[in-house]
Amino acid sequence: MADPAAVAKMDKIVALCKRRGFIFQSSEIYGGLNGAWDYGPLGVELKRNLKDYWWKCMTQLRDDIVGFDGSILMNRAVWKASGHEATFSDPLVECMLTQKRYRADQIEPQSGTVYHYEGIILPPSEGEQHLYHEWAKSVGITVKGFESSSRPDNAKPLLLPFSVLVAKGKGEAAAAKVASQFYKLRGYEDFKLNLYGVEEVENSTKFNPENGAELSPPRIFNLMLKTYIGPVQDDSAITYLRPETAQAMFVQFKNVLDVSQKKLPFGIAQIGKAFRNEINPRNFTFRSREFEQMELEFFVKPGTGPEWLEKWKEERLAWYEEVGIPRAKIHVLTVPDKDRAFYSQGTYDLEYEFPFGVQELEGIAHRGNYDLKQHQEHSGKPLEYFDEELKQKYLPEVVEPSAGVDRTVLAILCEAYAEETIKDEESGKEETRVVLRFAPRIAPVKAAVFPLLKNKPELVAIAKNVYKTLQPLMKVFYADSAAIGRRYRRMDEVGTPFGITIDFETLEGVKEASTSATGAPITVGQKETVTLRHRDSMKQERIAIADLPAYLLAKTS
RNA sequence: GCGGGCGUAGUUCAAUGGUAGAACGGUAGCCUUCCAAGCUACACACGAGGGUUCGAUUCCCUUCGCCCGCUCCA
Repeated sequence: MADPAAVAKMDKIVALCKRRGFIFQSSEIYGGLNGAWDYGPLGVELKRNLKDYWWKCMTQLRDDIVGFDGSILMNRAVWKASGHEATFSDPLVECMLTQKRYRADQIEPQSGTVYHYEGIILPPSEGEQHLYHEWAKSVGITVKGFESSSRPDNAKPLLLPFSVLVAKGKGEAAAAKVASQFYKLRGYEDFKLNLYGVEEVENSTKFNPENGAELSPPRIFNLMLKTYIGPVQDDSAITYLRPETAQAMFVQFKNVLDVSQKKLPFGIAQIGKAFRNEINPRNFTFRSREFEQMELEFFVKPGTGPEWLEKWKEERLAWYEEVGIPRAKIHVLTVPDKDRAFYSQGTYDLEYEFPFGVQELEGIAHRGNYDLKQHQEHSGKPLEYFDEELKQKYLPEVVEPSAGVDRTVLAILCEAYAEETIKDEESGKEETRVVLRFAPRIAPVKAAVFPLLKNKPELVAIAKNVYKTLQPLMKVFYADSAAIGRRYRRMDEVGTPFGITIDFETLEGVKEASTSATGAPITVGQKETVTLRHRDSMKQERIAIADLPAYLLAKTS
């Protein structure tokens, strides 16, 4: 995120989220917890609307998908079978010279000559040289004369081993150059290198292909959060907080199939928390250690995975459009073979243009029959599907659209956030309007109801009535404090699509004929109408109170 | 995990080795006939812990968190 404007925008979104109650830092009064976030009153409505809409699209509007809610804790054997325990970890190595990190399994093997240095010898000060000769003798090396006698106080000879690989026949000079850099980077300027060994190696992955410098031993970062079940915290009690919701659906595939009266292709949908011990949570809620997933496991006949992968890609792209993320802002990445998970036979990543970069919202993977096969083998229980038409048993293939809830919420916030410069026509003064242009169906609050003036009881009474009428139908908000303009702007800032104002024309009848928001005519003198104010355009029109429920329901569902 | 930067109110910004201020925002009241008006009052901050000091928000250390880069990303 090198772009300062993008950083500024992100900062504003984070500040708005806190100020208006969308998202708070977890454990804030105790200094926070890296990678964990809480959703406040508005955030939870937004997130719930998003999840509800996904759930509805998956399980209600389709005949071929059923819902599911698996436990977060599962038998450890699940994670052994799925491969997570063995492979959900990254062995990382670090270049000793540049301190850059690499995946250990991605280091190209090197052949050549390795020069082993044991350390460096600092020039002693006058009168201390004999001490250094003694030290050198004790470690079995020879110290020759020093050109310079300047050295920092407190400096000691350094026994810091470092090895360098150079191409065969290239000679020590090249190695010494790299080693010198290594020691210089640690603050030692005037020294002699102590070479204590030379060896030839073949296909070694212990050296950085870029500069020949030694790499640190691989360190394993297990991305699953380990926990213990029961009172005794020994190895037999270990399990993990699930790193993805998918496995419960594979493990229960047979049970769900048996009770659902479904034939292939059919899917199991689940929304739930998952946990990953991310090395480096970053970018607000984007990379968190605790997060929520919306996952679909769609089981299909063998050989039909590729076509379903395409279908689901299109299906999901259309869905994002419906929650306010335009197709143009989503990048479809066809994950290349080398980057794909080992079980995957094809993966699309749907990525959104966040202010901090283009990042993944959802992965759609053709997982083959890997998962069912693993669980069938490890559990010893048959998980095959009996195909009535073909009269044969087989393990279905699965296509998995797996979306991040929190990431999608964040994308929606980023996409909705807008600042407008408004010019006041009377005074000519310019001001900034902040507005969240949420798609109405996911907006946390659908409409706000206002009496134009608080100190006119007749307006307040009707406003409260309208509020109570709408309340059972949708999330509405009532406010009577402050000037009407200020109330509108507050609603803009949290993305409420409609403002409803009860004014004097509600009581006395309208002064000018107009067309209602519903398209019906509004005649002069007509009572029981209100001002309907639109968030995005700030335009106002009249609508009969009686028409409000149907109108708003149609516009916000 | 490494390197760099930064932590004073919700936000933006002051000041200070000795009582922490403002603006905007917030709450309440008054007023107000449609886009952050006005008046009055109120609430809210030195991220945490330790050290130095008679006294630390200020100096030092540690830690936590945030931002940027690297790295990583089922």
